[in-house]
Amino acid sequence: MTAIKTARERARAELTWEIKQEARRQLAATGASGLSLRAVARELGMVSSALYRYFPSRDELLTALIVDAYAALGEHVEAAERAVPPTHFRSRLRAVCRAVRDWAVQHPHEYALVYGSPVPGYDAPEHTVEQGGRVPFALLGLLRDAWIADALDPAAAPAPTSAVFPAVLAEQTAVIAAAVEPDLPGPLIARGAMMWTQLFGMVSFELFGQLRNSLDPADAFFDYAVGQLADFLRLAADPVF
Amino acid sequence: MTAIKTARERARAELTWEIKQEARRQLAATGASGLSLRAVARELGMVSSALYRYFPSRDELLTALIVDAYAALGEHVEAAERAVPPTHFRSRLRAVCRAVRDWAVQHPHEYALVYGSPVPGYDAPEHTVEQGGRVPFALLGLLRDAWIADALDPAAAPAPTSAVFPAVLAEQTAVIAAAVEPDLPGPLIARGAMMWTQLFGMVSFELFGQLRNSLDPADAFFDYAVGQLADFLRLAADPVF
DNA sequence: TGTACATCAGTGAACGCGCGTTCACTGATGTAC
DNA sequence: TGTACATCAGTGAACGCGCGTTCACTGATGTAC
Repeated sequence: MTAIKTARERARAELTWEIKQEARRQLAATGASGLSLRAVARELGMVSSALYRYFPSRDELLTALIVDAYAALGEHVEAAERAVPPTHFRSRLRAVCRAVRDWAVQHPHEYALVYGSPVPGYDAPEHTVEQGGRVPFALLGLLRDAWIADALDPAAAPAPTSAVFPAVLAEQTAVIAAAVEPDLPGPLIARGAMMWTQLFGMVSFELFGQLRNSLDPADAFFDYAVGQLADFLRLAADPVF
Repeated sequence: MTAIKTARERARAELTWEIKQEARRQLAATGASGLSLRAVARELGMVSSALYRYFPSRDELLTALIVDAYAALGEHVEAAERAVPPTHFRSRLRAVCRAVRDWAVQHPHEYALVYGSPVPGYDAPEHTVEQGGRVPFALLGLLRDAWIADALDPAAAPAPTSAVFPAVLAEQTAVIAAAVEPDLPGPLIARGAMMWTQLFGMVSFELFGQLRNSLDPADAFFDYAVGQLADFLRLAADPVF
């Protein structure tokens, strides 16, 4: 109950961490569905049944890895955003997008674990969602701030020829808006969602090999695309100084 | 050598197809890395070693499934595009995008096989790429036709505040252009690639569960996004008649 | 058209392997008095 | 501060299972003369 942990508690925390660390290491070689408790235990010099003192089953270990991955990505993205003046909206967008990509490139197997095809027979419990929402939440926050600062020019106006905003989408975006800033216009949120899918679409294509033989070192494409996304949002230029 | 096949040849073709069909069925339950030759054989009432008369290894079977999936998706998309007047560029774009999504929704496990996280320890041989290029090729063809027909308004002009077109990207897009229409401007191709990543980003998020609790029945969002993509490309409206 | 030989499909046993999970156990660490 | 008991970590054997691939084989189908 005190902050000073007993030896047992410290050992437990450390080993829990080491098990996850070793499991992460093995994800690279085997993928999520090939992750083996026995192999993890072996590498740690333990007997396989000992792991059951730390995780009640293989699925629980997977869940922990998923939550950790979402949290690490969220952390990385939020830190990158914090390093930029909050009113420099284009820089913020760039920071967020690059942070997602950088983290993904540095942790490709954890990225695949959460954004790749779902592991068959494994259903991520609801509480993984909380951490999973951090990146879309960052994008939404950026949108909200830009909207409040009137840095969307002309604010959220739909592009010339686009169709009317469908009712179903209006409802869905209203629910999302309620969680951030109720007045945020639906079309703006829909565009935010497009940014979100665009961002992860690019990263996934890069990591999963779809860009091979075409845009493969994808740095230039990625940065250019992020600029285009800012234009697509009609985001005002950053203040100069 | 003649068109009339011997009984052996017919039996062989049929069984090859049945093996793949059963393997596809099992992908749903197990995912690519869990696909088991023994299980396939069992379900077909054969002994597992018999499969080796048809596929020299598990990886070869996987490769066949991947090539088939790419081909089926390509076929589906091209057919949908053919059903639309070629000069109705917005309709064509909509047809292509919807065809991708429809096929993916109807064949989620084959979609995951080719667009999900790569199967660890499996390297797709080069010849899978040929079929994999059909969708991006369709998008490029659409872009080329629209560009030649001067239906991009103003043709390929970069949006107001966007940065200069980076040299690396110019080289990469030039290589792509060379395969379709050498004069096609780089920025246009880059936007085409964004469309491409956006399209598959949305479909993957929908299928892999990232839209749960937000945009989940994604029909409205998807259609709206496709309209926005057409705007993003500054694609002229379809002729009315 | 008939026969001899070559090709091929499918069998069944075996090799060698790895897996998740349970369970009764030993010995160390922590806690209450 | 010391002792008695409870909690916990880790062991090692076992259960029951599935896997990909090889190999010598039998019997059917195809081909050349």
